[in-house]
Amino acid sequence: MSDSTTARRGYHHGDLRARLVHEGLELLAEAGVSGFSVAKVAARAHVSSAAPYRHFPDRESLLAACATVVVGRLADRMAEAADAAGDDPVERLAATAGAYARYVAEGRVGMELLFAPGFHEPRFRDLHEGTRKFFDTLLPLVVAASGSDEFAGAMDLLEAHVSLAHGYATVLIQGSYPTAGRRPEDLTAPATEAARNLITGERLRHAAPPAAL
Amino acid sequence: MSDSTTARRGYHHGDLRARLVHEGLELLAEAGVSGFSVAKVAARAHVSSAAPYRHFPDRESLLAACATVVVGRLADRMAEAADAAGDDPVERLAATAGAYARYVAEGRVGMELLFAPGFHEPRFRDLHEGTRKFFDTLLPLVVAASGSDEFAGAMDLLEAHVSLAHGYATVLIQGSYPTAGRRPEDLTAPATEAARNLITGERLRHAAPPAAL
DNA sequence: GTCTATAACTCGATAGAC
DNA sequence: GTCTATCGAGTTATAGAC
Repeated sequence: MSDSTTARRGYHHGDLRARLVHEGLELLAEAGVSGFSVAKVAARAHVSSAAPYRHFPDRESLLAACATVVVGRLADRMAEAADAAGDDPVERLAATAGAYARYVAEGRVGMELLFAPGFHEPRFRDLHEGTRKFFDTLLPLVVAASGSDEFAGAMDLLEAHVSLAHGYATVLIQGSYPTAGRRPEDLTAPATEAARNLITGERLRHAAPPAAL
Repeated sequence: MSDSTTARRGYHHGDLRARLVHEGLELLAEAGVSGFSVAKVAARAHVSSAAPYRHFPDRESLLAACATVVVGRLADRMAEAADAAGDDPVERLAATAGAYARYVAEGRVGMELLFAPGFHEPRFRDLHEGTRKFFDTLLPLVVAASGSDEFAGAMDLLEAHVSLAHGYATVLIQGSYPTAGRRPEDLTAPATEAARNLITGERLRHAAPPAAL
């Protein structure tokens, strides 16, 4: 209920739940999913290791709450990037790949968290709705950019597009040889260009044979 | 030294080291890197949890030995796929994406293991050589398929190509919504086609302006 | 609603018997 | 070269005081 930015009561927070999600996101950005633990999040928030269990029944619920924030921001970033890219459907979709790669490289979490096994349970309804929003943002852009009239063709492009964007992010994250040390923002342009090439190639293949060249 | 298939001495193996690597690969295929542990590998091989430490100084060394096998097979599979694809440089490179995606989807390990932090140490020289073989296989195919005359252009295509292939595999592995339940071999064709589209788009962009259309 | 304390477990790694 | 036994650390999660 306290909407003031500064908590009123010393070290205890007015909204520990939100604080835990915030710290959880930062921990994920530093250590990834495998380095995530309830105890570490609690320590970051300067509370005991038992405190989180008053707000989340188990580890998975805290992780799902973090994932819900991630997927929402991801959808927002992609929508913003598409809008900033102008009117060309190819450019609009390509820009989402750049935004996705950058965000995932920054936060170290992407789809592997959104679709982790066990996250489809009904108790994670917020996450489910966030995932839906994610695809609702992406699907119209894919359909507009696809060179195929058939829905299946658009789905193939969606899959390829997401795979490419996620691949760019994970290759960077995992500290591989060639890309080691690159900053997340330096991933935007290459991922966008690769997506542009992918979309262009797909359109070319599905283009009507007598299309103007 | 015993080259007979059936071990001579009851439950104890003639070559526990090889057995541990074998079981390690199977564990990785089932549980991924995060589910990998020395204790589990030992249990799978029906030896005590201390036994592996007679053959590997630590967990990372066992993991690196598994990674070495993975990267070698990966290079072989990609080379085979390229050869089976014929003479067209685009088709040859595209085929490697299909082979990569399928193999990683089957074994649940790819570059995230090959380039994991700490694996560049001199003690993992076998792995380092395997990684080199991996890129030695891929690089000529990329150069041949690239539409760019400059080396930097080929490197960009290499990065995009690997990202796409790895993305396809990881999206499947992580049990995401749309692709859940698909079999690894059903990943070959879509990944190959996506790579073909990516390469085609890249060539189109780098094609000399007065190129014949 | 947060604390201390702890149970029950898995992990990596080592010591010493055989 | 494999065993049993164990240490110390880290984890999820719960019980009960305040």
